[in-house]
Amino acid sequence: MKQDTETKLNIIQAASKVFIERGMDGARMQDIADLAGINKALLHYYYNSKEELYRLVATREIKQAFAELLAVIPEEQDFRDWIRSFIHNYLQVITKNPQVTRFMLWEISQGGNGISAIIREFINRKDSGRMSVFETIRKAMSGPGVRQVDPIHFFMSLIGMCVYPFLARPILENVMGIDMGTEEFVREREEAVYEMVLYGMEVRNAL
Amino acid sequence: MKQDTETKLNIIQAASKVFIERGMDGARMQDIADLAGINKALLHYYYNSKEELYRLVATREIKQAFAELLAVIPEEQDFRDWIRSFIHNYLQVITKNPQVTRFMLWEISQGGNGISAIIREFINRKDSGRMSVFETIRKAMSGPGVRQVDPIHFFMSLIGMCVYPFLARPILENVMGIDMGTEEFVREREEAVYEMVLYGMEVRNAL
DNA sequence: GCATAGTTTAACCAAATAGTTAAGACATCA
DNA sequence: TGATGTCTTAACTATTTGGTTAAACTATGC
Repeated sequence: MKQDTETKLNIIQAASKVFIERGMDGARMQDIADLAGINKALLHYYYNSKEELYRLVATREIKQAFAELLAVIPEEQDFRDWIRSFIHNYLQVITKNPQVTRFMLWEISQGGNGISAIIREFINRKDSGRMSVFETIRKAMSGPGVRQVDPIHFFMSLIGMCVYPFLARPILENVMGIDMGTEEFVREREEAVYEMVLYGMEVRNAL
Repeated sequence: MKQDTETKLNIIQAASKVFIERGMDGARMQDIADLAGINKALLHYYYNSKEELYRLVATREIKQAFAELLAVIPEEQDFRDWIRSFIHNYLQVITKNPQVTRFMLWEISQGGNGISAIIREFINRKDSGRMSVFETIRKAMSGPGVRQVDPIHFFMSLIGMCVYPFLARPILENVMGIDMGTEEFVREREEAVYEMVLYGMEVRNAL
């Protein structure tokens, strides 16, 4: 007997890729089997239904994504340090697996597969984690020389600036001719977001 | 003979709604017929295949979306006015039809249906439009008291801040318990983005 | 060797869904 | 009035795809 766990992991990985790329409706069990290098019979030997496999994979991916995103929220007390770290870490996570975000935003809007519930469950279970986001923001904001703004809007803006370019990557690349595949772009982006968040567009008066 | 054009328009509108909500793979021809208040036979009487109808609808929606977004790019010469108008207009367009963006980002990543080509074609045809975006940004930036930043990154940041909350709306609403349906939220958001873009987070030194 | 679990093969079934057909109803206009 | 184009009904076909089955092959450990 070979390692069934190996095959199972194999299947999960193949299913992850296919589901994330094409979504629940667009995914084909045959494609998953092919990508895993096995046949449909064995696929169903391990996982009874598409629905089951999807739930498993979606849960796994969402948990991992949120866990990663919460894990990289920095602890720095100084606001500038905190911002810098956050942007850097966040861009790292996104560029490592750029498709997961798009997948999540799409599938959650489809509703039917309880993705919302999966996320809520995870968030609630790790409630400390969510709390700490806004708590950390508020704490970091409390330093000197920082404007007090609504943490929620601040959070939205920050995430939006980091995430959006990679969501819209096909448009920006294919249509507007921007090459986003390079490390240089990510560095540039990090700098641009950092400066925007800190200084905005107005020239600041010299002391 | 009744107005066949009326029925055709009816079909297009129903198809738009269903395709935008569920995507190409998730959409059902029966659902489109039902929503249009007709039967499948008549649906195929006017449009031969799902593929054809999808292409038609997708093209239409994408063109309209881009046209609207280009149309609301303001002409103001003063940077602060320009920014304020842009954010306001952009949020208006998004809130009027929040699903189109998500649909486009998803479908373009699927690639298979030439959506990329549709967008590129539109952008190239209206090339003046695209040019004017960055030209307008550059021009508005040239006013006094404004930092010179890469227009592309600036653009990404601006769009990201406006669009992201509505893309992630299900997560923010269902999971984090934020109510985004109110006009108040949109106003708040407008103000938050404006201030972030202009001032960033640092307290500015008094003159 | 032989029991057992993992795996393949290939054919198959069942359900969902895209697409078709034919007959006729109904209105409009020449 | 009757030709024409719009529309309905309802049954039908074709295709795709999820899911099943049974038989046999393979490797491993006892």
